[in-house]
Amino acid sequence: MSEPKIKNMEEFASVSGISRPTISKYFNDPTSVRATTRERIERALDQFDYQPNMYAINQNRRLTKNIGVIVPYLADPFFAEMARHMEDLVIAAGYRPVLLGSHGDADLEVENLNSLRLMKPAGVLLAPLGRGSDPERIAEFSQDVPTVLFDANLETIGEAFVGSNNQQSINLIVDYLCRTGEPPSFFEMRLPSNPNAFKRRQAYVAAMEALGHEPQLIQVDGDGWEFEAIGFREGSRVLEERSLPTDTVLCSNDRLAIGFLSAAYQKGMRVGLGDGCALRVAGHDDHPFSRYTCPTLTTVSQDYESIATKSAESLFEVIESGSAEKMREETLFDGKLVMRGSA
Amino acid sequence: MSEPKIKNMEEFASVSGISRPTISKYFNDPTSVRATTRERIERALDQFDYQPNMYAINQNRRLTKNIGVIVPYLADPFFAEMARHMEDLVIAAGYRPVLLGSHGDADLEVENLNSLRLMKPAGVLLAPLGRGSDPERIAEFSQDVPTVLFDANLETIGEAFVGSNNQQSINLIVDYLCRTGEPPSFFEMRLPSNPNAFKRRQAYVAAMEALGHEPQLIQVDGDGWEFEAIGFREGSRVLEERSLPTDTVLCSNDRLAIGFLSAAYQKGMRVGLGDGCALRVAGHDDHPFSRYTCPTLTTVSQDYESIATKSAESLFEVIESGSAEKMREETLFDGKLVMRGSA
DNA sequence: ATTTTATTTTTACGCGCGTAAATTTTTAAA
DNA sequence: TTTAAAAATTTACGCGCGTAAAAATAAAAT
Repeated sequence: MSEPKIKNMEEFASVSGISRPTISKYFNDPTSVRATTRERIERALDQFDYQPNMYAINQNRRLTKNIGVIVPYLADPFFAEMARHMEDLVIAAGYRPVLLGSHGDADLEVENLNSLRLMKPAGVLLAPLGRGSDPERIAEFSQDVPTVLFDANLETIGEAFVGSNNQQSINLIVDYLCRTGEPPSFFEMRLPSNPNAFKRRQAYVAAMEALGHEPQLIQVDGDGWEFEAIGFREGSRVLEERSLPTDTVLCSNDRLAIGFLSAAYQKGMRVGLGDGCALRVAGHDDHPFSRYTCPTLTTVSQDYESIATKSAESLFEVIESGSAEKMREETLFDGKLVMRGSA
Repeated sequence: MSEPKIKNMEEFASVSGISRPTISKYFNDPTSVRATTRERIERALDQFDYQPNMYAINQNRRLTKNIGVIVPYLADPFFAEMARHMEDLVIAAGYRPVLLGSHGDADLEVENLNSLRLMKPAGVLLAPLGRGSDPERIAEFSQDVPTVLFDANLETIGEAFVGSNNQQSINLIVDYLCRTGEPPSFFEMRLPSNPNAFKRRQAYVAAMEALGHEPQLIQVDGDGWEFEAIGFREGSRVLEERSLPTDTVLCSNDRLAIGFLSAAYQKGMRVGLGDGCALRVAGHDDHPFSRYTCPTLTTVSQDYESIATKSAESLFEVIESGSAEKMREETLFDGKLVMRGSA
């Protein structure tokens, strides 16, 4: 790491005493050269620090070692954590992650796809916005670039989808809530941006009916990705109106629940499952903040580690098998009940 | 956007009836060609969709139009929001943002810098980890690449620093707390990762002394970036031990306060400034979640919009003026008192 | 030691674009 | 219209690397 600056592979070849094509081979796959030459190269490498020009490398490649990771909303810690996980996996597999957030904006989502395309990525891990996403553009993109969807499914798009088994997880928590108190009503946005919300609604209705209860949907207005604000505002409203059909509320996701809990607190309502509690509130996702709400939030965890791992592995498979493959695979991971203080 | 695929600039030149060098000029600066030719090019452009190969473009450039945005911890919504803002500004200025998170890891921070260097970025907006950062590597990097630091200052490194005026903001909230009740003690980590924390501690001590009160530091153990967890754990501990010197606690940042509030809630302590409240808790930053805590968190806002804007503009200036410039500039923005329920 | 096989070297070309210099064309000014 | 200035075209080279083909060398097998 000293000496004169090496400016290109030619120069590094001469100072290391190895021919340029061999050096080139080495950088594309260190194991593809004889062990003794590999050592010589590596010895030269920490004597002269040289790194190939990434632009020159990629100019003539049909695809690069880049893998795009696109999430709908980076300011949501759930997606931030997911992205973090995926980045690690991508690096471990020898690729370079390129992180992009869509900020809840469909146009930006498409732009992200476009700017990724210019990078000739080996593949993309995409969590689409859901409703609002432009399915045609995404489908188009996924035909050129190996794409694995996660979190939000867009039917038929991409090589695979990995997400949560909303059916199972909602069933789990509805069952739990019914066993331990009044059957829950379901608090959600009327037009959720996320397709999981639809699945959860259906699952809720089915679960309630299976248990012989009447489903009670509380569908509130609200747009965008500021779920806490919506949960707070609309939670405040329904609590003021005393229009809740039961004392138990299952929120479609934790961020709504966080807002709802805040509203309940401000209304002076004691939330929880003990005596003297007026309300039970549950969520879904096991959001990083859900263990610090007041009371702590009972919820169902999404197995985001498994989702991240499976997504990444699916993508690597597709990439390494040369993309033309079998059927589109959908993998759903079960959630786990997280019993905390709120229900 | 139809017809045959154009594969390079040569081909696009011929189908558009313009010479390749002119096309090249156009892409580097559309205003640098005559209006009539610009129109012809643009007409061809939406007839034949062609986008120059970014690798070929950048191969021979000493620097690209890329601007790195590095934050210490993307799963912290504060940094996520900041990054989002900066991305917008970077795009608006005609550059391409490259977002990198260091996940609280100094090695990763250095790696991020290294991988950025390969991209030959025009500049970097860097929020360093703080303590734990490798100042030498960062200094080295900042000598090659125009770098503006934000949030956390590393003295003498980079072309500029933009952050919060902790002196002013802490003064503000200490003053407020003293006016409305008992003087606060200061709850913080013994070895905070963030240099702002040191500034805030000093500012707290100075403010208290100026008001004739004795500063009371509550320095707790804890490492890493899981501030809520630390605030909760150590908050629970001090509340159990009843070792709080006053009924008012100023936390070094909102994330600690969020954990602390959660601890207080679980201990059954009523937090707030009304009668019947056993405790007042305040934070610092106006973290996105602070308006949904129970009670809502009284805090001082960081002017993150101004910080983002000023950081970006400083960087653009340095870049466009050819980097060799005047003195290193430090800009601090004042915070605003955000009076909510907790104090 | 000889043959076979696996690597490396030599040589050479191409990728897509930036860009410089000389020339021609277009536009604006006189 | 003529002249001067601005812009576009033609021509040509270089960037740093991938990579193919043929020749040379080294390692492994006989």
